[in-house]
Amino acid sequence: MFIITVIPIEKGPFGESLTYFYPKDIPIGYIVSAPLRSRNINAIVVGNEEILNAKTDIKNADFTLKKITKVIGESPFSSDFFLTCEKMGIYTTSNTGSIIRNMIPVDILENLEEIKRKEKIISEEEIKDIKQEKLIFQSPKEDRIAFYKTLIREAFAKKESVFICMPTKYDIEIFESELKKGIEQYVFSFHSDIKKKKLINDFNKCISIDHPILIIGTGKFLFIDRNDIKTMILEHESSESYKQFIRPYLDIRGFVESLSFHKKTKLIIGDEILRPETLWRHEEKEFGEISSPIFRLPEIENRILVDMKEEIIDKTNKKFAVLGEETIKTIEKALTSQKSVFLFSVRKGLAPITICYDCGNTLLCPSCDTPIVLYNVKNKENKDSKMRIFMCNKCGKKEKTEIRCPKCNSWNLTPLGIGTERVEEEIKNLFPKINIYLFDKESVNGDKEAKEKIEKFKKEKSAILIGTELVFSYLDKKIGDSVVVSFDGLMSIPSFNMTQKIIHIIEKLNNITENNLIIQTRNSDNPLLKQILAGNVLPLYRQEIKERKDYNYPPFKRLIKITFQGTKQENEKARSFLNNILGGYDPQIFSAFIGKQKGEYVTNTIIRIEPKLWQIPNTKNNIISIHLRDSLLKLPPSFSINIDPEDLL
DNA sequence: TATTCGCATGGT
DNA sequence: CCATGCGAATAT
Repeated sequence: MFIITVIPIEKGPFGESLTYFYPKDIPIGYIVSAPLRSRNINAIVVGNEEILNAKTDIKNADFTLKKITKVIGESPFSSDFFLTCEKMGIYTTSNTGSIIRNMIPVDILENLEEIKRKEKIISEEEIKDIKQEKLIFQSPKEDRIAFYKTLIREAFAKKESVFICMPTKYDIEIFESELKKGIEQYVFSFHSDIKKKKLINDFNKCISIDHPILIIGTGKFLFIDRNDIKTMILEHESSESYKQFIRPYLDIRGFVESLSFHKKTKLIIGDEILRPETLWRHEEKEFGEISSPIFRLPEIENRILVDMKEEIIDKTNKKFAVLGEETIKTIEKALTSQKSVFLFSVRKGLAPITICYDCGNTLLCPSCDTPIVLYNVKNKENKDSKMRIFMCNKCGKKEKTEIRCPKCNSWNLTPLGIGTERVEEEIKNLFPKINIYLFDKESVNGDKEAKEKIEKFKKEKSAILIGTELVFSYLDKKIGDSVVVSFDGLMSIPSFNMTQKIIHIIEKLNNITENNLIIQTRNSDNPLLKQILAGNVLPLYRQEIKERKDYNYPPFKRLIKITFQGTKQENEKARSFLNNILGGYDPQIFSAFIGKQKGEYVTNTIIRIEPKLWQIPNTKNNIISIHLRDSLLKLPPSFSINIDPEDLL
């Protein structure tokens, strides 16, 4: 008789492990099916112990042991992967099982019988305690691709495989088409769009092929077990898609770093512009480099600053000019020479912010203190006419336009900052004959439609594209001119990541622009603008680092965000509870406001701790403050805990 | 009639 | 990003 300890790998509020019995031994790492409540769950064996006097021992146990229903087979992943999941479970204050579940696609987990296991390659090298090589690689995409090509060729020559981790399937498509030339049969790409049948097929092929291979995949495929992988590349490192936005708020980047440590592979972290925290770690000598990081924007003909303060404001209609004179002239020129123009706007809607003309107050959503956005929506009663309403981007609350300034009671409100629809209005007036493509979440429905729309736009000799950041995920072709309609709008992104976000937007615009990049602003004194015009983003990075240091943001402090949602009374209770449990960590209750549903309040709590006390599992004995972790684990599941949140709200 | 596909939706 | 669910399409 054997006592088998297992970790469930299905979702649900299970603890770390469960105990069962089985007449025979089951090796650690095996997947089994075991009864839990009224059904059977899959679980991974983490402990097995033979008991000689089975009957008495089981009788003496506090609970009755149930029998493992079925042994499914060997786990599809390596012990390195398991160890990484274990450590990431601790890091994210969740547990091993939910990380495993999170890091393996359901189509694999539900078809464990169908998928093959890698035969253990005999030459299992003795584990040397050499220092793992970690390198950053900040340079333009073309350079990175060229370097990776060489790297892959060299790896193949050494009979080694390479794994490139990507944030989205879009990134995979781009790199795959470039990297597979000449080695098609050894390149495997995996992402969520691959259908079950093909997925299982490809997986089995990729695991059994003897020749070294290149795997390009999203985080969900890091479990693939080939012990000839000696290089892992974390590409497009700055992508927000790496951070999961559901519990346990796992960051794939941290997982890759940890996994590459446990697998003892080389790690290359690549992007056009890396995250400030990563560049900082490089400065602190934690990372080496492929080549010294490039902070110069790609060469284009001109970068032009258009000072909108100089532009005429129609005082009678209380309208600000959307496009400056120079901007209009430049667009005209581009259109006559058969080029296309892209107008970039930060947010959807007519105007991202509305200010009071008398007291300068910015209108905020009464529920959640976010700037309210003016929209042009279809009138329900009369389908052809349109009406204007205010809507909050965060909580979706709608409001009539006939409101007064809550501070000074003035009617003198002016929409400021320009949304895509407002730009469209203006362009229609100025260039009535030209084809306009509106491209944001509101006007494009889904991936397919987005692709079609961009294809159509690309075929045009000369057209105008108006869009948000969404454009960057689809447009790969260079166009004539680009315009940042409102740089000030960019500056109002409410996040400690703001400067970084601006760097990325500017960098992406430079990448797709051939001739002129126009930046419109009402605040031309901003010193960062001069640097951007000169094509240098290093000062922006320096500024970002300085601000983060001054205001205690990462990488100088590690942030932990705790969110509670419920009724007003529950929130009050939650707050005192938090103070009780986490009082010693100086918790900052950041906001408490009405959420989407009526009567739903949210309490966000931020704690900042020394990064040394909560380390990414990238060393043998990484430190996680036991006291803090225990405190956090005392919080019931109604509190969600986000380690390294992207923002504070 | 069972299994797969395509799209919309939402995230214990 | 990925899972889930539902109606439609397709194979059996």
